[in-house]
Amino acid sequence: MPWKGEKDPYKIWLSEIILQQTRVEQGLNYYNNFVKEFPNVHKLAKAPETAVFKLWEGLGYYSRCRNLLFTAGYISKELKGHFPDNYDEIKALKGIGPYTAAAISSFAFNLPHAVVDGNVFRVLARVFGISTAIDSTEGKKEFTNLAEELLDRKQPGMYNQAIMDFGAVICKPAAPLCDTCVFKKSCDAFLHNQVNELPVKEKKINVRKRWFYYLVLENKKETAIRKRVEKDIWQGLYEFPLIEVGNELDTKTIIRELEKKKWLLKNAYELISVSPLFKQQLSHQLIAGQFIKIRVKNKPSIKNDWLWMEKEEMAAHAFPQFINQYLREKNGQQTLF
DNA sequence: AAGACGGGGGA
DNA sequence: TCCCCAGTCTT
Repeated sequence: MPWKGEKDPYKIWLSEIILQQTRVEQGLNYYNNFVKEFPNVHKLAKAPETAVFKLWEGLGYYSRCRNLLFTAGYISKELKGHFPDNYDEIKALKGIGPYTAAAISSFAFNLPHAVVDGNVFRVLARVFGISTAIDSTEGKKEFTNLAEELLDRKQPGMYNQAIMDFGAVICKPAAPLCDTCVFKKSCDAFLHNQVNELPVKEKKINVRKRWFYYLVLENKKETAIRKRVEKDIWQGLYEFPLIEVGNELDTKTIIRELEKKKWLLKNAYELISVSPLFKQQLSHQLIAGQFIKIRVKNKPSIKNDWLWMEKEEMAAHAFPQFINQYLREKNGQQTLF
């Protein structure tokens, strides 16, 4: 991995933000693209927000991108490009919690702070046979204390790297390699046949179902899009004008709704196509919806937050994967891009 | 303390 | 489907 042995705190920071709740294989390309485009914090701080989001597009958890931009500006301007070199100041940066602060502290500055990520929770829970829930306040405290105790204070960076690699490669969530594991004779979970029961999590997520009906409105060569600014999924990304409802509706009903909102004027539009039903499963939401493509001779006069632009400009904006599915699908048939 | 926040991959 | 991933922020 390109960030192994890296000493530049900027690049370490970048890699750690990208890897939050993200597999190495998924984040690797994004990291390389970011380093190429923004080799230092000043370049990142100066970049237009739209361009940075476009580079982040598809990676998920877009608040990471927002915070990345904010912190880049802070370091570039307030700190004159000098990355903080102690745990407390690093942890105070937006987007950096206990894990990332420990990672940067130990990797970049060789400071003795133990990382506690998903790998560490799993390794410690199994090796020490700890059944305290890892998503409880008590569990976080217990595992963090143990991790700090175990830390090799002479080479904290090496130690942190090692335990995370061990968790990712050997002590995997499913089908761990216990047969060849060096802890085979001492691992509490292995000795008590508890490997598949640990670690313990107590909270379960319930999935919300949402229906998104998108209006793909075309006027001459332009299409209307808007920025999602609401405190909701995909904040900061772009989308088509949206009607969200709590259950599945037919196209007629949706179009009636569009007319009621004055987004369409009766008898002054042409229905081009209705997409098949698209679905996207997120961790905590199931999004289903359709794209209704309509052409108008005149843009609606009703006041709204729409931006009209041609395909080329649209392509420079970041969209949710739910919408990209549709855009890509169209590519084969009607070439939207 | 509990929820919210993406998307992809593996079982 | 469900679970997990080099977690953090908000309520």
